[in-house]
Amino acid sequence: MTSIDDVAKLAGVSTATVSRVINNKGKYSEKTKLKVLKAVEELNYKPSTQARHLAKFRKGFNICVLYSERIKKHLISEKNEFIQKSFYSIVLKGIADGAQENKVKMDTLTFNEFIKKNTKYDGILILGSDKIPNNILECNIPIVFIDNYIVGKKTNSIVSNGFDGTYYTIDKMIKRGYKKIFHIHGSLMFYGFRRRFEGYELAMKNNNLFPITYEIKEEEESINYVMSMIMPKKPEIIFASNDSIAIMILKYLKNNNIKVPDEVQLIGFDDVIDATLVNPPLSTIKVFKYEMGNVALERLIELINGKNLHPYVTSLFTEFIERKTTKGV
Amino acid sequence: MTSIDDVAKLAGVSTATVSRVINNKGKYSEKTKLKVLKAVEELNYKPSTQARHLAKFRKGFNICVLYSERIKKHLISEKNEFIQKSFYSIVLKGIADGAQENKVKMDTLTFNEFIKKNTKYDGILILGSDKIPNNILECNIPIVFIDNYIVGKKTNSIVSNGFDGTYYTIDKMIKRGYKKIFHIHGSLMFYGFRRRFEGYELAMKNNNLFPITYEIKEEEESINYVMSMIMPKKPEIIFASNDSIAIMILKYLKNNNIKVPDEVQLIGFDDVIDATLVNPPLSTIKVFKYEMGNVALERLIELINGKNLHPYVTSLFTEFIERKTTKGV
DNA sequence: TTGTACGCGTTATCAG
DNA sequence: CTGATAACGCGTACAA
Repeated sequence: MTSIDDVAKLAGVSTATVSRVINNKGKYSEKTKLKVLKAVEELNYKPSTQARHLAKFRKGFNICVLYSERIKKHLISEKNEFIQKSFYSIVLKGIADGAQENKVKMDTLTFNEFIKKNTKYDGILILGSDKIPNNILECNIPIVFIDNYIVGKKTNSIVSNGFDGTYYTIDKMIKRGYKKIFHIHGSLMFYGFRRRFEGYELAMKNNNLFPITYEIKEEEESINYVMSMIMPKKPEIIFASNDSIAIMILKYLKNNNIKVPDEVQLIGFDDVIDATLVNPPLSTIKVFKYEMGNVALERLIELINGKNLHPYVTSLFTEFIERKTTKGV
Repeated sequence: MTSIDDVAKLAGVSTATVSRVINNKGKYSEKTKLKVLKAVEELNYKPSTQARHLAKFRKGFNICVLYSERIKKHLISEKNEFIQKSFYSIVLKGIADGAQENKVKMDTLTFNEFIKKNTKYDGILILGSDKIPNNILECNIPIVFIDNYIVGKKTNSIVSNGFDGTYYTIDKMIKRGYKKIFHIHGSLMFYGFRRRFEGYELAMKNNNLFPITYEIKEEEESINYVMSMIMPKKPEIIFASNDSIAIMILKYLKNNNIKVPDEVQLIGFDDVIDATLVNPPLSTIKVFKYEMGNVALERLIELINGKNLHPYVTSLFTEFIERKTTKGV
């Protein structure tokens, strides 16, 4: 392992100068630059990102978290309530905690606020899958996307592994002996919904069952309409794309005097706080929102420190949380 | 940001003692333990993994890379050749380079060798998707899987993003005006093949084209058989699950005097060295094998240092490399 | 059982 | 333009 000292010695300069050349900061002559680069080459020197982080640490970092107007409204509307309950507020907590540990100063802004503000940041975190203005994407600093992954763009993204969680859960239900498992889903244009769909589909197929799926708009009207079509077919289990849809389904079932889980079982996805508050409490597949925020921040710091620059998607594993809308074992 | 010093001060002990309690190492009285834990709690202290790494660094780590007999044979057979050319040897290089930078001592063993040897390691890297003996999976140290992801097991895995690369490439071909794009694939039991399949399928569907797919065994006989069925249908482009299959297809086409890319175009996946050596050189989707090894090692070190323990899959983006089996723009 | 002091590799600061 | 040196936070020999 070769350190900056080795390079300095070989080049006949101080470590400070080596650092300056490597990071292209401060002043140095062309001559020393060449000496240093030659030594770097010769020793195959790669700076330690850990040590670099520690050294930079003193100054701290400045990042900002960006989201759409829609999400902002969502977050503000919670401020008055005692529990911060939305998906995004938990993600934000994960980011904020990580920021505190890493001496990161963090602003939270909407896309438009950011564009107007024009401050310099070391990196950006983008929250959610709403449309992002192009001039944000084109700014030349590290960006990490949370719960958003656009196929064909090579972005650093943190998402939940909906495929795996769904496959695992549906397979578990089939192993309990159920066969008539239906899937009600939102638009498959969204990566998240599509992965859950695919997990459901594969679990069914691998067990020689035929997948039965219905697309809905995420509104009560649409859901009620589809439910009225579905129920005569006597599903044993309904799996919904997310908790919000599942909860609207639950409402429909109650309004129609259909007993859950006795007559039909119900499974959601996300594990939002509401899932515990409805009656009966919703069985669901938990997304690790806090960890999502945390990991996103860590990834952003990596990028700021120049580590693992090749872009990749990080998919956090989910977990089936069994409450009272399924029958248990 | 609260450091070990703050905790030490509040608890009225030295930093050494705090460290001992936190890491459960060395001796300390129950009384001091309580004092320390209370201070930790109160200050919400979380040790910096970066600093921890730097401190542990002096001792270095011991890890080992495990693979099947099959892969070992593969690797050994290359030893005599001048170019280390296989997929796995490049991954290994990525691991080895990372290991050197991080003062990690690294053994490479087959599963059986490992089981016999019974040495203590700080962590394990498992290479490839061959079957892994259970007693390895059950050993209680951090494991990172490379190019292997078993649905339903919550493992830390590094894979290539076959879905994205395939979607992007097929979409590109369709935008060039081609419609008759066929996919020849290996067993969809393998996660990697399935993701490529899904990327192909979605790209076709989103462009209102009908996906046409054929499953083969990865042997010439099977491929020749399927090819003889396919060619009368006049495909414009054939996309294969990987380069090895693509190269066998290319051989078939040559043997049958079918001109590539004039009469039919061909795309592989992986970008192994052979892809550049065949005639004409193969257009393919590149997997970043070196980065895969590198990222895997970094992830393992994270786990050893107790950082980001929630398991996740890391999917590295791929890239379309256009050579001579496609017609270019 | 506990504390002191140093080292890990890097960068920022300040003096020259 | 360059060098010396003090941090950054943690773990651990060694001393007490």
